[in-house]
Amino acid sequence: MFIRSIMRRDIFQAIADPTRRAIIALIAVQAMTPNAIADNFSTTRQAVSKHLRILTECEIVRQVPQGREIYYSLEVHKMKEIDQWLEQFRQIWEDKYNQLDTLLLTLQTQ
Amino acid sequence: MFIRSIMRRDIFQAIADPTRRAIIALIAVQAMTPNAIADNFSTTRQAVSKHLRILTECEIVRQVPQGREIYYSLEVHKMKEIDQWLEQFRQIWEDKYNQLDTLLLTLQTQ
DNA sequence: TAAACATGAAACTGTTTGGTTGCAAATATA
DNA sequence: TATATTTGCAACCAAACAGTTTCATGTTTA
Repeated sequence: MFIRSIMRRDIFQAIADPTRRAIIALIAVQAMTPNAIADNFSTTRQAVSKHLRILTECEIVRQVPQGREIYYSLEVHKMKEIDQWLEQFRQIWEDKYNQLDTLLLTLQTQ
Repeated sequence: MFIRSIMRRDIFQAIADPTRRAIIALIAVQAMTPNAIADNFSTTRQAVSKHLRILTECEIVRQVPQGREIYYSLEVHKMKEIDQWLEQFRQIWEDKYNQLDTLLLTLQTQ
């Protein structure tokens, strides 16, 4: 049986896919339409559309309809959530004492 | 046909799973054995073992056999890869001019 | 040496994922 | 108004994933 039956749709899931990471990098520079985005990949426009839907659900991108086109832009502040998660490790990798070896510390304690 | 037939096993895939993120956070503090790690979760020891295998393949964790036990510790420097990927966005979210709106810039250009 | 313990691997199961094709709705243009 | 364009959605498919149970291997310890 599957315990995790709820759909996992967070920022970490969003950036797990390489195509989605590329899309994020693309629209970070400037807002783009789905067609324009799809031109940069070898997959179909519909596949890109599905990626955009996931990114929208995660609130990483924002839609702005402009006539029959829809401009997608990046909600940059969402990227900060990853940064915040990294914070706990940043302390460790910048701390020379801990960097010496978490493992040695563990073994010595025993 | 499936284009991505190769197994995707990078740092982004590794941190996509919430259990794996929890494992990473656990052993960041101090090295632990699979049993000790599994005690912190409601899943089976074997499931945790599979997660540890994935983390090992991504070279995020290091194994140090100690008798019949195996201590797993975090390769903190691997976390920096995420940090490096974030770098391109950090510029944007810290730049007030761009923060004003990538979208507006796009629309004005047209 | 025999029993207990720690661990990984193999086989299997159901869900999610990323992709495809086809279609419907809405907007722009001839 | 008829046609082309832009887009999202539904249905379907194969691969990957997260989990389980069972088992084999190696290491302590009684």
